[in-house]
Amino acid sequence: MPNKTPAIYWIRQDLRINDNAALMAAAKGDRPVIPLYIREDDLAGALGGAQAWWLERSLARLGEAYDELGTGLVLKSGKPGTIIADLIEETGAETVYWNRRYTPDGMRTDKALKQKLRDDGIDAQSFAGRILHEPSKFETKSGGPYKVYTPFWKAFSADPRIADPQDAPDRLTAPDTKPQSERLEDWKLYSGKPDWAAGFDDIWTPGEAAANRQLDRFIDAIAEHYASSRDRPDIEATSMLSPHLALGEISPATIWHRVGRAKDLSSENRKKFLQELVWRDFCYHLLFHAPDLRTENWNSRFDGFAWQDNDEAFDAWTRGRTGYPIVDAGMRQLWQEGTMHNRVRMIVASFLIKDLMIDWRKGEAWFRDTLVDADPASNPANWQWVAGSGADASPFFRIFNPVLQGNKFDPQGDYVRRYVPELEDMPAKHIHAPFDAPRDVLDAAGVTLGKDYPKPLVDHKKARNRALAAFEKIKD
DNA sequence: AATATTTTAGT
DNA sequence: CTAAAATAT
Repeated sequence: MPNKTPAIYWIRQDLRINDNAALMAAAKGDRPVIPLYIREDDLAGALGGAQAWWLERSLARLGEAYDELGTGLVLKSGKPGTIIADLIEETGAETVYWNRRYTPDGMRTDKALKQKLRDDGIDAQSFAGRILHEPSKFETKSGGPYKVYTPFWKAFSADPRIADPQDAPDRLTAPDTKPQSERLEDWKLYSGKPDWAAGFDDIWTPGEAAANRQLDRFIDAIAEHYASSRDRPDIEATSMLSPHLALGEISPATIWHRVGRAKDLSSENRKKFLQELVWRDFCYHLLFHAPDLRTENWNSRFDGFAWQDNDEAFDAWTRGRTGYPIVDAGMRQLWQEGTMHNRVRMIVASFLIKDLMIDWRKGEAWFRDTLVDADPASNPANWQWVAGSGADASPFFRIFNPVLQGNKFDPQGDYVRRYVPELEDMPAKHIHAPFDAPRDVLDAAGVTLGKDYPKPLVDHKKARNRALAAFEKIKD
């Protein structure tokens, strides 16, 4: 029997073997497969620093997985069109498959490439799997995209058929001659200084195996308290799956089904978590219908908002030196660990946007660069949500009070103490507002404001009134 | 996915 | 008088 021509499986943000439609289609009938990852020139800058750290490690794990499956992984740098055309020439491949992505740049690249390959007689196909349902699937009765989450969830739940995850292949057939691969070590994806990301290793293990272990851990020990504890940054109460999802180390369908069928999980906890998972789909739905979501206000009323340029304040925010402990703890967690608890993300975002009146785009860019789970849909959609310019947004006048939020969600101050060690000895009663603590309490804790820990950058009450006044000017 | 302030109810 | 509820932002 003559050897079949190989299929190229182009890997993007789907760094997994399991539940991978493009890979399975490529390998069908023992066809030889060339798993190809391209470091794309055109998308330079799209990858943040923290995610580059993750990608470097995840690609190493993926390379091992493909070695075990028998094909290895081919790494190339450049334009996808050129790389793939060269590879077709070199290997005689007649098939190129990939899993879809939904960023405007990515979709443009993929659409043009698919057309060109098909014109050349190549079987080029794309597959679903990054999100639960295609972003174009849902529309309101009046024919447009959903603008509010609850109706989106209802439409989503009305037809909850999500295909069961496909198992990983046991083995793959390698092409007769393996194409040359660049060396991952030579890419030096993570170029941060030695001090940054040192703490990432303490809490993160990139790769598909770790993603699945984390899902097990969530289902076994965390999910049963999800609804009541998910807002508590001082407790291990969230799934921590977002960076794995961001690079596709686990599919949302896998999470959907494993949580959906988990034993001994109350319907409240199950539903609450699955709703959060579907928020991710909602963000992709929004991005699909508003491709400029990252740069333009979803609600154009905000185009006239009087954002303040204040580099000094922005710098203090990024470094966790605002003088508001819950804000500073969050920003320092972000820097040290490449993540931040969801509740605290809302608090720090509210502080930047409303207390400092700095444009949400600056915050979005900072998160994109420092979060290991930075996602092209969720990140801008949620920043706009906090700003009030986004879909189903928090009204602008919903201004978080960082002291009340701290007292409510970090009642013992443990979260603050973990990331703001200079407040280690502050009692819970005063840890979220050291600027209001009696002198003797500060002395006993060894804290001199303005020396050991910053004085507040702004007075929250005044800042709140200033933001409300600015909002009045763009109202109607 | 909020908070500050005012109003009303409860003792 | 305090606490809960309603209301404005």
